Amino acid sequence: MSDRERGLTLFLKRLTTRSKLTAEEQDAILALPGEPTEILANHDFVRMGERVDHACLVVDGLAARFAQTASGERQIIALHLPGDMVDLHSVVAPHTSLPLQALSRILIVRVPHAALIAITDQYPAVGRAFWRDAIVDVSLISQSLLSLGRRRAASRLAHLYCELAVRSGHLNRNDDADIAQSGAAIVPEAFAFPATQYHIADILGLTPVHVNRTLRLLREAGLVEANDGWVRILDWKGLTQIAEFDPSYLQLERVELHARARRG
Amino acid sequence: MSDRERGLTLFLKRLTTRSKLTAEEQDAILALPGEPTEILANHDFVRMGERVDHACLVVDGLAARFAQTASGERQIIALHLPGDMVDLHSVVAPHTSLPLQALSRILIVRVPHAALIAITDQYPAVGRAFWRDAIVDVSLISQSLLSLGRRRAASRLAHLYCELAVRSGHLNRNDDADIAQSGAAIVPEAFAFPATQYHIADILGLTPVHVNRTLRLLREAGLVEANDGWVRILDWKGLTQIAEFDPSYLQLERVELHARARRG
DNA sequence: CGCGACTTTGACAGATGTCAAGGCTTGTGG
DNA sequence: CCACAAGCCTTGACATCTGTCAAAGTCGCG
Repeated sequence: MSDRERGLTLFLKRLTTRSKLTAEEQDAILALPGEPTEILANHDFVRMGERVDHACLVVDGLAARFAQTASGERQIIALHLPGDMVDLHSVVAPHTSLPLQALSRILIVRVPHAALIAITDQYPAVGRAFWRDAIVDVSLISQSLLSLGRRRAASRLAHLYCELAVRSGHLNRNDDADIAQSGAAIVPEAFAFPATQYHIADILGLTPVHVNRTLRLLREAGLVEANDGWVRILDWKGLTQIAEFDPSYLQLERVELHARARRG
Repeated sequence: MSDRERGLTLFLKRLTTRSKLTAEEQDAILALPGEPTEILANHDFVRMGERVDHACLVVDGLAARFAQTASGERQIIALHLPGDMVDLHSVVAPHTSLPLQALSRILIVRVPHAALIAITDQYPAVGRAFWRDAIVDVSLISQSLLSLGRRRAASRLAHLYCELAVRSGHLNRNDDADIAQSGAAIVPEAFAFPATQYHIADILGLTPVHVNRTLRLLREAGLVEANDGWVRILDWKGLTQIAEFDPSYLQLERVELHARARRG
């Protein structure tokens, strides 16, 4: 399977989690054109003010959108995992107002705007699926705002790990049937998160030093371990309690349904 | 002029700031149906999880979208001034994930989803204008995230006032020609902001006590005065410096152009 | 007049930032 | 194979910012 196909498959999986699409619509998405590109860690791949004619789909690695104050302090606005179409909105607002950077070495596929416009023109349901997806992104950002405004460091960090666990766990499972059969945990014990403590500081609005202290706190409480680009969750319940984590904002209703079904 | 017409006129003004619309498209927007409703201060008008069949257009007063932690702490995610269509996205995601509340007594117009779908079906340019507008909302939220993550209290508060000054100043002027002729300041000396210090605390991720202290700081520095629901800007330059305010994220290009023209 | 909502202030506590230093890994070049 | 540098992680001591608690002041309104 080519990198392009792999990326589009992940993207399609993400879309169909929240929107119903016919086989024809799904095929059209998988047939989208796009050029794979590799980006080194800590390199911008869309710059401030740049005019783009394509949207970027993350296939491998970790990407981020960020903002900066005039004095150069950085705040990461959104994290993008494999399967995320990072700047779908550039179709309608081609002048980027927030730059995009690779946090680890990443692989992206650049999908031309023209193709995205064409597919939404032909299949309105695909357009609505795109829109719905964009709304989820806003929902994630809103939760970050809640975290930065109203949670302490430990709670912020725990919440970040909870969100990532669900987001990547959701992505890694093969399909719904698999889960229903195996009863495998939706939340994985461990997931890849190739960010440095500097990156985490930029996500949480903290300093790297304090991220380090907070990380130690969670580790010593036996909740979570993080090293070498991986996060291992040792006590999911404890972690969600500190985080006050409620996954409903991720709008993964179908997954929720399955979870309920297994319980019942 | 009816309340409905007044609201739609403000909404149209907002849209045409960023998108070109033909006379026919503009007329279609002004002809949108909608039922005016008055909401008392501190009352929710869209509740968590509620399924809605209309979008809310703010005509008068101040509204906010907010999020809450499990322990009940509140964070305001977005402020909505007159002319804002608050939950356009509900068209595609009718289950509200973030409640809406009136901060002051407000007047809204409820526009049925059906009418919004119809107008975007008939006029694709209107649909793109809606989309572009939604992107600006995300841009505002992103700046809030930057503020909460990377600015101190004084800077946050100053930034809030700067943003509101531009947003309401932009709205209050009659039209571009007026400004070009009169050379009136785009930033008004004073603007209405009927929020209590408790509300401001919920916006900035601070406590009401600290908002009060910070407000005094700005007042004693001769930058800004706030009381009785009004904000008076005494030193715009000083305020923007403390805030590190750069209005480009508001994406008011046309206003920018005029400003440049007057300078040149 | 008294109540309620909001604002203002002070004293103190707790959380986070700042500064500085050292340790650990990894890759590079001699 | 070793020396070294660069990037990242870890830690301690201290400074600063913001939160907490408590009380009093102001204002409009019934």
